[in-house]
Amino acid sequence: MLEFYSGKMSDFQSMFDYFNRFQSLSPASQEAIVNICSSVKIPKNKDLQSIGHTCKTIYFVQNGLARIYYYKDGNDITESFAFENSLIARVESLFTGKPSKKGIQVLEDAEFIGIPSTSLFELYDLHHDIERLFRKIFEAAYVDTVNRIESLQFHSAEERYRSLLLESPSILKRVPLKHISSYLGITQVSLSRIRAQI
Amino acid sequence: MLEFYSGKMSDFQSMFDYFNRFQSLSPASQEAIVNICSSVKIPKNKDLQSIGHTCKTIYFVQNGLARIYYYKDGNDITESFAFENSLIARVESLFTGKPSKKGIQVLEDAEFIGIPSTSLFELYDLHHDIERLFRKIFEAAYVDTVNRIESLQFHSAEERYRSLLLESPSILKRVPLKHISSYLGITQVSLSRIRAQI
DNA sequence: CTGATTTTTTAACATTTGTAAAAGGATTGC
DNA sequence: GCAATCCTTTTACAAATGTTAAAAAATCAG
Repeated sequence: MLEFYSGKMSDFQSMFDYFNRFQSLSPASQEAIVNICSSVKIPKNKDLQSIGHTCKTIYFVQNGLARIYYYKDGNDITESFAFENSLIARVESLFTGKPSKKGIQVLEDAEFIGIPSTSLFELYDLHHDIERLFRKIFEAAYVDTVNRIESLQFHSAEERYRSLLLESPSILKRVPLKHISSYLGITQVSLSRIRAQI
Repeated sequence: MLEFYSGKMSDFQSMFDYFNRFQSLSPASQEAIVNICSSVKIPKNKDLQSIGHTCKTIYFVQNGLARIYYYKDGNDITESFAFENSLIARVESLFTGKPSKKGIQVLEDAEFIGIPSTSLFELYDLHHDIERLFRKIFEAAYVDTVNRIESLQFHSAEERYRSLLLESPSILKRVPLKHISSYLGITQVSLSRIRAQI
């Protein structure tokens, strides 16, 4: 049993390192999380979660890269990216229980740890530190989102592009520009013009 | 003591009604919250919280109306509005502990219930249901913010204006258009043009 | 390697939004 | 009530971004 879990724990070490930055967990809580998690490998360009289904799993990106996307008037819009060592979930579905009109697509061959939300929320009753951990994680995500509103509300497209490059210098090498442009709230053509100016 | 708290409870009834929509609270937890809260009355146009200070209080709006604002290149930008029976706080400061570059201004004579965040966070250790309540409140606020990003990312200014009127039909009577325009991410002039077309 | 496909850029033109200034309305304080 | 101030609209012009189409560049599959 020890070996079994120590094996799993080493698979999941990067996730627990990430968790520990928010909230330390008791060994029992860590074990409880390990017991509900599973690994998922998805190749490039495949969907990890498809549009129309209700979000029932939170994923930790072990390596690779994914995006949340949806269609607006037939156009493919990227809502957000998730690089390795971060969480990804369609929260507007996760927290409302309604089907999501968004999907998660893998942009580089990727490995995820899937955390089933129903099981996780049950653990909240048994392990206070797990509820606290995810409270803090989503508070931080909330703050990021508020800051992004500010960016979309009153920064020019060029300012937003420059900021993105500062935040994620590797993004140009890893993500097609068409996804970057919709993430910034502009067209591909417009982004191409901005890049030509710089 | 009973009378004292029942008096306070009736003052705070609207807030607990609001809380109960997210999570029911034990009597002990309700009393604990009442004990840290205080009432604040602020007249129109005054600041409830000023720019530059760290957010240490979450407010419940009992009546009246307020907005979170900041300056970008000397222009006054409205980040959000809070009507009666809702919470308002500068979360990017509340959750990071950093000074906020945003302020809270009262747009109609208003009464607030102030919940000091340090005391509240201490209650999280004593009353699990209080932590759970605020977890759920901020999860819901997070979902609203994600939806607002979608609106800013790919709805036209006219679409955003029409949506706002649907969500808050009374807003035109209660909020100057200059604040509505910056909330929508456009100039006053642009909003005026959109209104002229309709 | 090569043809097919996808991605990115460029061009021309249309539309939206911003900027600055002025005028008209509404509100406020004395 | 009146002057002062603030809010909203209008106008004219400038700048940014969208739309469509086509060409160029990069990537992919066999």
